[in-house]
Amino acid sequence: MMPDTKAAITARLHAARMQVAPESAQTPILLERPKQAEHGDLSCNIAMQLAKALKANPRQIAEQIVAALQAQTQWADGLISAAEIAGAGFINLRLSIRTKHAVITQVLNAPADWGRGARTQENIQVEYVSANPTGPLHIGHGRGAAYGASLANVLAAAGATVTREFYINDAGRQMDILALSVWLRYLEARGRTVAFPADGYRGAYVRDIAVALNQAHAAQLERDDPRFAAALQAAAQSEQVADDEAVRGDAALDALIALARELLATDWRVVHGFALQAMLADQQDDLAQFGVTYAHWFSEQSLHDSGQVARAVAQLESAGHTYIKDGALWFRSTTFGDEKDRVIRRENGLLTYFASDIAYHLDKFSRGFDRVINVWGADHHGYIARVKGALLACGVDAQRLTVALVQFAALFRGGEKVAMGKRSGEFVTLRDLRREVGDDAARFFYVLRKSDQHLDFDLDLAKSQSNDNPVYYVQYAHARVCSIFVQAKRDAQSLHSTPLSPLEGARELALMQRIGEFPELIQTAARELAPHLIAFYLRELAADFHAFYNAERILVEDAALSEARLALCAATRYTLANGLALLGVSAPERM
RNA sequence: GCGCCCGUAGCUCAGCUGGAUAGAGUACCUGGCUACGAACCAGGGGGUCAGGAGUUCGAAUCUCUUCGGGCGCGCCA
Repeated sequence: MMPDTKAAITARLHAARMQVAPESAQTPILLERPKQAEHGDLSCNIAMQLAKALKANPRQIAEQIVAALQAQTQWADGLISAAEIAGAGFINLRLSIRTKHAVITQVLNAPADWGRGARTQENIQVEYVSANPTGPLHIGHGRGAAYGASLANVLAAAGATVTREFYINDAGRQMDILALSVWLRYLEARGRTVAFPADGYRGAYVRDIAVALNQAHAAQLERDDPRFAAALQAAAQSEQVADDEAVRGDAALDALIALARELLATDWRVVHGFALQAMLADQQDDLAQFGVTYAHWFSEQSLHDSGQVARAVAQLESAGHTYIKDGALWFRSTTFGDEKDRVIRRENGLLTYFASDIAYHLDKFSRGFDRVINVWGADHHGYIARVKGALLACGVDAQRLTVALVQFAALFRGGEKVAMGKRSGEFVTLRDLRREVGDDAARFFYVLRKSDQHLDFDLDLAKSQSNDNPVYYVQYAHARVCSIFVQAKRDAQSLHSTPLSPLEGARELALMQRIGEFPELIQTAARELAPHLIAFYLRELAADFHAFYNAERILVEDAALSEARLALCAATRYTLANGLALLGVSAPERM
């Protein structure tokens, strides 16, 4: 249903209701599409909503509303062809065929804009993926990338101004661990024997970076120091531990990092920067090939360099929301609904990741966004309260921040769950997945389920039966339409003034109705932050087209009928293409 | 233990601010190409919406509770 059509009908129902029950003006008029086709094109439950307040039989109320509706002067304009009362008191409306045809004309008059909402004043930032630059992106990041990019597209199509951003965690301890790991592999590449720390990054990509580092700097980064071997032994022997013993394992690694920084002096920045740039380039390349792009790549380190982190901490301190305990500086986040207070400056004087995240979010809102959406992995849900608390403490309305949690993607191979761990290097990368199932299939597959639903990614199925992926079903519909126009030697854009009256078959009407739902669907998907609705819609649209295609021949002798059907095909094509574009999936003309 | 998310067909999942007979894909069964692309279509079987209670004209949807699963609960990020 085109939004303006629906709005017009809603207004008429409202007017009719005001005649019957003027005191019920507050009860909203809701129109929905019935599941059963015999229930008409639109259904309204207002009579049942009013039954209790009016102390009357809902069917009687419905009869009065319908009578008032039919008495309206606009009734004669033919927008609605019938109004019936059914069931417990539903008012079922049938649209005139001319109303249904109007949607085709609307699509063909402005194909590129079809589905897009009117521009709103809303300025939204969407931040997604923001993976640590300490390893290649894995399939969990892929889900965040597909979801975030599609969501940003949907929000923009709904009318908002959208800015896409990636936050680079280039300042923390994890990055130091990567730099250390690269340096150790570099030493190995230069023929030294090193005991590798238990918690270092062990992936093969670390060796690749180290080899490149060796080629670029040769012996420049080698160091000799008796303390180094001892520290290395200590870190290597501190086994990977969990929970309460984690701190002890951390200490050995931190000592090793500190020593490496001391020995390398200014060359530490060389190693660190080299590793960072290598990983960043890898991630950027990976995402770009996946069709996931950004307006900004925002560096965490830049917040430290500019003094914003220090200022954010000072702001919290001066507002009286901090205290010192055990030598650390704590933010009293419990005041703002968090379950416990949080450290923002450690006993050793270093600021926590949370401290820079406060500065980052303050920076976001200082840039004038009305709304900020963070796409996070579901394991970060416990982090939301403290960030919102910090915003509140700094006088920012935390309602303007929405965190969209994306559940994990669990990987299955041979019917068994694949263990994933960055440190061990045992994980399937996004790059591997893309190569094996293709970018289109991966993008579509990722958004084919609700974001808060766990995703069981069956690798064998995705690889061996990729032809069964629903993306091909939708793309095939698009290719089929294109093929018709090649056959007809016609241009889809030449049909915008074609008379549509010959279109009256059930399949044709169903397809038109589906096409007409597209604009409202985009609004819903934007409101619910649910790009999966687009994917499901496209499958249904493709199904309606395939059904129509199999039932009716398009290129027939009757020129008027043929032209009208071509116009319907053209509208289908543009809707498919625009929908696929929202998901970052290509719309091939041939397959 | 506390908090968040989830539980719908054999499997993977939809179900919009509560609506009429709970849907799709897949798998299984039966049909359809001398017709614009069969990567398609038409039809069939398959359900205690995890269990229970409540709210109301009406509950898969909202509330409470039990059971089951995932994640989080560090001066890591």
